Amino acid sequence: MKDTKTTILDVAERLFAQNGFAGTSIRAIVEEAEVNIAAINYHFKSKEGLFLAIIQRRFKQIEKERFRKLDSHFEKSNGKPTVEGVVRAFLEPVQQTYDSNDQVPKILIRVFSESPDLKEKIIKPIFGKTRERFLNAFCKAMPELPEIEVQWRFQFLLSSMVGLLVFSEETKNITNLLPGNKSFIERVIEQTLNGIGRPAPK
Amino acid sequence: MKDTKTTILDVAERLFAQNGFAGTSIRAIVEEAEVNIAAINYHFKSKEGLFLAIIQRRFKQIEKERFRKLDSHFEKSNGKPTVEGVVRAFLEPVQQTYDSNDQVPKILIRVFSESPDLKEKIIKPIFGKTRERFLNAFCKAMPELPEIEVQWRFQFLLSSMVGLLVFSEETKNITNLLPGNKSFIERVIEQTLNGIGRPAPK
DNA sequence: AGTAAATTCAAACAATCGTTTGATTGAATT
DNA sequence: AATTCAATCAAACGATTGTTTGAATTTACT
Repeated sequence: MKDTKTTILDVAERLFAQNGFAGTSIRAIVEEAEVNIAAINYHFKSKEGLFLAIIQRRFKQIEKERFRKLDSHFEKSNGKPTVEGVVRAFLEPVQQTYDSNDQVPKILIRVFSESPDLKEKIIKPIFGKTRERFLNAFCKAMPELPEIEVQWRFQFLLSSMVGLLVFSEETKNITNLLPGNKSFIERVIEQTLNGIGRPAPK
Repeated sequence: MKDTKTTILDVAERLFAQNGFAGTSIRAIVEEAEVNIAAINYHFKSKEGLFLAIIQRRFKQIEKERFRKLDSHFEKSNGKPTVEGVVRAFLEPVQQTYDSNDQVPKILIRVFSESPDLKEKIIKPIFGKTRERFLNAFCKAMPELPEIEVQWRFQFLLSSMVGLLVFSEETKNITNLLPGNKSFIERVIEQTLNGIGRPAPK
């Protein structure tokens, strides 16, 4: 039997993912989680505290896996990372979350598309380190490009990923119809590499 | 002097774009628009009616421009459209909205990321025709690809665009630092073409 | 077994939500 | 000038919002 705190986190993550922060009432959460309404404020101080706890749990998990894959790739390549290796380290951990639950990865969208206040509070402390390490890795993988160009391409990769999660249902359906039985993320990597790894523009 | 109805549409579009549907109260709208609170229900029946009216106004505007550019490209190319021509017809009209007001294009995100109910109500009737016509154009531009492959690439284009709008501030800042003084959309087109127009995967 | 801390509970809090009412105003038409 | 209709207004509607309270209960430790 899951404890109250975990139950709330799981249920709220799904509801926030589906209907957003403002669109989800704590009463809707406690009803589905079958816990008392005061439990949320007791365990997480406030609705916003709950949202932050959800984001942190999920991001830490993805971050950990991303760093593991990135480190592993650095080792294998003797400090000379490839574009594909870095892209894979960035995207594949999302795939794992994606496979576990259709709705859950949409919580990633909410982090970026909710109100500006929430966005500010969340992104820097949680995503900052990831951004820094991957930007650095991409620079090493494309040493002939100026850093600002690498920044732009990394931003494009991040944007595509978020955009694809917005349309996860549609994308999933199309992917299943494609020949070759490639997974969703495998296709994204393919598509991304044809853009991000191209020569420098003159 | 703008009339009440237009003032509400303008103010609400910005607020909905910033804070989402559930995150924006009609009291916040009428306060900033300096109109009476009953005006919204009088002119738009309900909060949802207002949201729909905003989306329709903006989408009709973009759709009209997209179709104009698409038709124009079909004429110029004698019915043999190029990938770049179709991509430009799809993206450039967004750029125009984008230039007019930083916040406004974010309303596009809300259409796709708000609650499933709203999404269902909006996308098909408003975006359906656009999707159909552009998918058809892309198929004509890449006749060697199976339709499902074209569908996937079109979906990727759409996703990238939405993702980039989510990060419009960040993307804009980076774009301004890039050499060559290319516009934001010009860079997106460049990045997209290196992916969408590539040969068929085996 | 007895004590103390952690957790759960029903109930209520003030505040805000979207919407409606009915009177009042303004402009257009007869 | 009288009438009509659309628009605006202050006020209030019931419902729902996030949060807090204090007592009841369970759990953990001596």
